[in-house]
Amino acid sequence: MASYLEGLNSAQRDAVESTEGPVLVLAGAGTGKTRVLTTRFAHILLSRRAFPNQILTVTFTNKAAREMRERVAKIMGGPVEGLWLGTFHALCARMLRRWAERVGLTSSFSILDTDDQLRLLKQIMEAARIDFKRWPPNALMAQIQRWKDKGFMPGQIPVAETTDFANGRAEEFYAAYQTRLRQLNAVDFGDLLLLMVHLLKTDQEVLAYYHRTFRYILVDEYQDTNLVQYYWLRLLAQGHKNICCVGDDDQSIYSWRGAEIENILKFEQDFPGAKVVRLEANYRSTQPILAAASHLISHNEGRLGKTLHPGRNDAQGEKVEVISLWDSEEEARTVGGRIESLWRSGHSLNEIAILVRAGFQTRSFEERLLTLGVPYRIIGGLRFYERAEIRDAIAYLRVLEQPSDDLAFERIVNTPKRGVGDAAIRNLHEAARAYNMPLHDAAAKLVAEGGLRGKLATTMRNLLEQFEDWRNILATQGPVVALDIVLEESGYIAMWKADKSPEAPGRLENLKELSRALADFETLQTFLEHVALVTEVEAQEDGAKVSMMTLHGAKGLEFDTVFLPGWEEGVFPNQRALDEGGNKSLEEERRLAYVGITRAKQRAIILHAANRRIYANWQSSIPSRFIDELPEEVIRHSGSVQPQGGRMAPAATHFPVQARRPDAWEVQARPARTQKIPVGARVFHQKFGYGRVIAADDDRLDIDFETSGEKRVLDRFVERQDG
DNA sequence: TGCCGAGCCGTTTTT
DNA sequence: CGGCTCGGCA
Repeated sequence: MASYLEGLNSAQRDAVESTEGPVLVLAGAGTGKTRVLTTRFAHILLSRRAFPNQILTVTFTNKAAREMRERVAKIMGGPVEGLWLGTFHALCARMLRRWAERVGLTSSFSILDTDDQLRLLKQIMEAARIDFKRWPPNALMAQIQRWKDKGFMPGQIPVAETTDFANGRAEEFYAAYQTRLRQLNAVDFGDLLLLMVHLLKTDQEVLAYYHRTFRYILVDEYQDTNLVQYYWLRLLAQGHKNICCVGDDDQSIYSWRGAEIENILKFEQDFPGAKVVRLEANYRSTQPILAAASHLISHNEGRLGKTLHPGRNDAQGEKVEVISLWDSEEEARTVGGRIESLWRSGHSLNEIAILVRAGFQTRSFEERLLTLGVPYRIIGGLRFYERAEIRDAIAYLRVLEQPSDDLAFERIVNTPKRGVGDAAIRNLHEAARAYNMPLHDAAAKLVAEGGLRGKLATTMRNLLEQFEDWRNILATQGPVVALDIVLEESGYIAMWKADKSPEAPGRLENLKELSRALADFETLQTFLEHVALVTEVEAQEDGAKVSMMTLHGAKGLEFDTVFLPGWEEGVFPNQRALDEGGNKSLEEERRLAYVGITRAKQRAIILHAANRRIYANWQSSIPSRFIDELPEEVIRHSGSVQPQGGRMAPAATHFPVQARRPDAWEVQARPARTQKIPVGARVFHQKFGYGRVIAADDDRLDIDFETSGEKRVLDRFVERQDG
């Protein structure tokens, strides 16, 4: 047996060696998914089935792509050249540059970030005199993205997928947005996939080219694919059908951004004759942790069904703890105390994580760890290339590289402040439209022809001259020097130096970091491509720290000890998710819980508090139904309060029944209701649960309850949940 | 044009 | 409570 196959269990080996035809590898948490994927890749190469450039390997994140690349290099004994290994978006960008003119672009098209996208859409909606209050642009942006996720181009949207946004004008704006993108020689993220699918569908030459190119396709995290990604894969795999998708339906947690869990559930229908391999031996966690996770996730319907079992024989271990506490402050103190004692007894802080449902929950832990002097890091939040100062700096570079980049030009023309205000920019836009040229050129023309008045003319002339100078520097001395000079001479550095807000020094530091990052690239163009497709710079780690992040952010990671606070109805499962998506969302929340528990290698500690401060006021809450769904025999309970209400009660009663005992439960009494409950309000009723008011008649309300349908009730029995 | 204050709203996130 | 947007005013 080849050496790289040694140490694989029989299911893993099967997944590696089944190279021909469609294969679905259902890989439960911690079952060696990445190892299988990389070994399979190596196996195809080493058994001479294909050359490196004939294997297409797709991941979701750049991080995953990087890891794969490193692990493949390790098995192969050195870096492998000519790989088609990357994210869906990076691979599509690479393909699209080759065929750009077939979709109305040139190969140097730019990829817009979300800021640019929104700005563009706003301009279109503004021109149509849409009231942004009533019809928020970002809602339409989201809608357009959903359409793109599903593979719809303007004019192809089925009736069932239309929206009444702006009285049915959404599709018209979508079309205008696309037209404008093409004018700018730009695409957004969704276009990378959408346009490639369009090309593969309509252009036989392109399709045949890639059928010849790729003999094997490997896909990671298949449960996270959306429809357009699925179409792309299906088109590419159509010829040889050697497609291997690895994923876990129980870890599908991104439906809200277009992922279709159906893709993985339907794999066997989509790819007839598919072989399914299940990886169920978990090498990560102790037996109680696996038992807890398995039992919890078994409450979901419509699973492909896997059962994790310990793959190690030393998998005995501590029970999963459930700690019931009085309030969120006690929760923070408890977690802080536990971490402190783990730390004292020699545990590495790198092996400890606090995983929360939503970002705001990290704050109380931050404060606590700060006072205890325990180092921590927050993972997630604003990314490097999303910071305003980084985007500004990059916009300067974009204008140098491509003067026709209107969005970049607009971004920095008045940053730092030069006195080019809204009115001036509007005029520029008009001139650009009239002359049919980019803003930059229109500005030059206006300056040359004396079309600008007094101060503005001088400002604009100076700026355009500076652009020319900087372009010369870029050409002669390279991007790093150019960036430094641009930031200095434009006054951008001075702007932040003059800023006395506490963030300003950090921003200047970030700009230096950007300069360092830029130095790693040969040309400005490759750097800009990188920036568009990669959101994060590799953070250099200094010292051991507790990790804090959302459950979403924790997928794929593992820690010895995992704290899971805030397991309360409304927080987790999240109320908004429940309101919007009903049972489907509940199942996704449950998968999130499953992801959370399975991050733990040795210890999982679940916490809930009876009272929690959310924004300004205190709210009482009952334990999450997910706590009820853990198997009693692997759980150890403790805490300062008895778990209230929901524990062991049937699911239908999972509502804050204790909410009407304010003296016992509310640290701060809420003001008595003084006004009537209006139509449209979200309400809670002791017996019928949550619902929305559809009509009001004096003290009677008609309410559409989520679980029990329409009912007429007296208003004093309901409690308003919003407003 | 630019600053400041009132008002509003409040998951999850990659590319 | 806190961050962000928008509108009014200097």
